[in-house]
Parts: sequence; structure tokens; C-alpha cells
Amino acid sequence: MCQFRGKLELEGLKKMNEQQIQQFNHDLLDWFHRKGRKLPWRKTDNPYYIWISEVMLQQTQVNTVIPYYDQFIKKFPTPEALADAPEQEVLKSWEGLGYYSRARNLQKGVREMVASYNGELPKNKSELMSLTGVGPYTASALMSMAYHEPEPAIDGNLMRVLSRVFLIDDDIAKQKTRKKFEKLASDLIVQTEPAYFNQALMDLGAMVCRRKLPTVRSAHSTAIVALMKKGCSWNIRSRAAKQSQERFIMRC
DNA sequence: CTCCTGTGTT
DNA sequence: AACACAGGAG
Repeated sequence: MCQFRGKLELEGLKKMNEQQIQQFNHDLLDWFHRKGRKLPWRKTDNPYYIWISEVMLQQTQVNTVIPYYDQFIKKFPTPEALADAPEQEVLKSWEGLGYYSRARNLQKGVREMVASYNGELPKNKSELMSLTGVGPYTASALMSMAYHEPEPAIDGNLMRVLSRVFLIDDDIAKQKTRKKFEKLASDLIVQTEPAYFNQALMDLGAMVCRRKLPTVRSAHSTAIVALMKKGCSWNIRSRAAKQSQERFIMRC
């Protein structure tokens, strides 16, 4: 059982005390272990494979990615195999996924990794970000998924879920807002197995706490509802300023 | 921070 | 046609 250590002093968080925050982590992980998705790239601890999956997932839904991922790692089982392959071969394996420049960037990044890091992914965020195609999101995802570092992977999913749970109203398109979520998520993740934390928020965002139709149906067993039952309100919205018609608050 | 890109939605 | 989105890059 985890213990809350951070100091959370965020707007929109007034209603949450430490015990509730701890409860959030517990419910989140509990939900994830029961309902979370078993995905091919979650079975491996090969950073190179995890990298491939993260790049593919940036632009495509999970179900579409699965066969591409399986095929891709079979065809390019090692960084060296991908680095040595002709670009055309790589693009052929990517055919149908779209955003082909990301396939090119992935190969370029892997070539840099082979040339500069002996074919191994560096273990810190700034070195990861020096690789072509690896930005803040992918670097954080790799730190948590591959190296079990408490680094929250801030993407739209994570911000949407946390904004609803913690009643954060800010426009998630703004960079200032991103900082805020970074702070909140960093404090939350320290009491969690980092990979599970990110994966759980990802699954929650994709399966329950979705962009559209944030339905509460079938939700008796979700972490969100557990929170609502404890007196927290759930502000359903995706972006701040606009779309105020979409905005309503439920209290249980 | 702003801009860029390909893609999907209205 | 216009805009939203989701990341990375500069």
C-alpha cells in the first residue's frame, strides 16, 4: 500500500485531502489490474520495442497498432536490424498507419542510438529527447515504461482524466496548463508503480473517461465512480474556455 | 513559447 | 472549407 508523500496545493484540489488522493491511487491501480488492457508491448521490457509502440500509438488507435507492432518487431527485431534496413523497407512495414515521417524519424532516431549509444537507449530524459522523433511525451513514456522511473507521460488522455477527477478547468491546449498537470501527476506518481500509473490513466482515458460521451454507464467499478462516491465531484469537460455547453458537474 | 505536420471531423 | 488534434521541432 502506498503512502502519499507530495504536497498538493493546486486549485481545484481543495476538495481532495491526502486520504482521498491515496484512495485515488489505490482505486486507479485496482481498476487497472482488473480492467486494464493486456497489450503486446506491455509484456516486454525491451526499451526498443516500447519505443516502437509509443511512436505507433501517437497517431493510431490501439487496435490498429497491434498487428503493425507484431509485424514490425518481427521484421526488425533489434535496433541494428532497423538501422541497417533500407528506408523503403521500413515505410513498407508502416504502410496503412499514416504519418510516414514518424516512421522515418523512428529509423533516424534508432540509427542515432546505434551510432552514439552502442545500440542501447539512454536512461535519462534529456538524452532520450536528443534522439530524432523523441519529444517530451515519448521520453517520459520510456522513462516510466522501460526504466520504472516516476515520470508521468503527459498527453491528452492523462490531462483529460485528471482534469475531470481533480476539477481542473484550465484550457489543456495551453502550455501553462501542461505544467500544472506535470506537477500534479508527478506528485501522484511517486506512490505508484510508474508504468502502471501511466498505463492506467491511458486505459481509463480510452475506455471510460473518454473525450466524447463521458458516460458513467457501466462505471460502478471504476476508479472515477469510487471517487465520486467519496464525495468528489466530476466536472465533465474536455477543454476550458470554449465548449461550455459541454460543461456540467455531477455530484454524487 | 509558436509553428508545423498529416489526419480526421464538422 | 475550416477547424481540431497530437505530438515533435525550432
